[in-house]
Amino acid sequence: MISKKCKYALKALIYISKNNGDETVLTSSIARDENIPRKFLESILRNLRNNKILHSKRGKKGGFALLRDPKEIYIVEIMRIMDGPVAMLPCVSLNYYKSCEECDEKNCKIKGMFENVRDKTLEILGSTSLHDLNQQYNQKEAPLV
Amino acid sequence: MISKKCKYALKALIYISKNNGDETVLTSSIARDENIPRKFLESILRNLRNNKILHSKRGKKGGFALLRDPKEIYIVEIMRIMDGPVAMLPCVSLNYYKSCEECDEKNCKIKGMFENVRDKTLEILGSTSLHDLNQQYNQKEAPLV
DNA sequence: TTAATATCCTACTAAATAAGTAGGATTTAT
DNA sequence: ATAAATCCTACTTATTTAGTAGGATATTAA
Repeated sequence: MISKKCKYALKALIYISKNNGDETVLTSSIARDENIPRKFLESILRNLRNNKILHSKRGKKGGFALLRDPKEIYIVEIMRIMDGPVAMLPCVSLNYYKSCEECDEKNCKIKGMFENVRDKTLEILGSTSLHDLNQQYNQKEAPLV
Repeated sequence: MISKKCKYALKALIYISKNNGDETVLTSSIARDENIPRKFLESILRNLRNNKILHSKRGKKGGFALLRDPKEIYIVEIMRIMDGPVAMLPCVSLNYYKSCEECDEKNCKIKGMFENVRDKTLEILGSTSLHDLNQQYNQKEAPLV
């Protein structure tokens, strides 16, 4: 399961992508339209800004906007920022590798299967962009990445 | 990430599958060989017994054994018993469905992608058995189930 | 220059989950 | 009878999740 924080982040970014081009988007608009607690959302958006996904403008007429083209922001990047590893085992994570300590990694019987799960998952999350999710989402039979 | 409890369960079941046919397997042997805290493992194995994966024999010469052929025990079943849903969103879970409450499910922009992830994940976890993991694990290009 | 409106920041809290531990009760083989 | 197992309940400790509270700071516009 992804955390609610991560789900809120995805919903907020999709919302911002949709309204992009014009101006910045207000936290309060997103909170209202997507049913996300405002203060909680604030900290999520600030986190995304710290991670170079968003830029922000303070004060009246302030708000948030994407730093990049929504076609080039992939879901996996957001998920890693919000929840950390995508993999199901620490020893199989590409971006947050940790040994399992209690087990002998060379002879681990479950590692291979979870590498396989990771790869299939990343094929999807690593090739789907914010722009894709604002279109009618269609499963790609052979993902580009 | 799966929980350590779940990882321990998988390791223990693989261990039991390997030694199956002969007699029951002791909690203490598994704990020793797989570096799992014994008391914690006890509760895991009892849980698996309550869920009809194992049967147990009490007293001297007791222990645990599989109730079914290891070729017919799929990893997904164990993961659901130990950790609950496999899906990344409650509203996308096949076995633990829950609405997301704050969002309008019909118009949810992220649901489709996570259904896709779920399906790819289940293709693997639902077609890999304990027996498979005791062999050299090889990625199946076109899973049977 | 002042008021309104945003984001920014730190700290706190409450509930749930994870990862066990403790201490025996019960059952079975020898 | 005794040793060796599983069985059972309750407790603990740490971490994570999902927020809330209360302002400080910056910006725009009247």
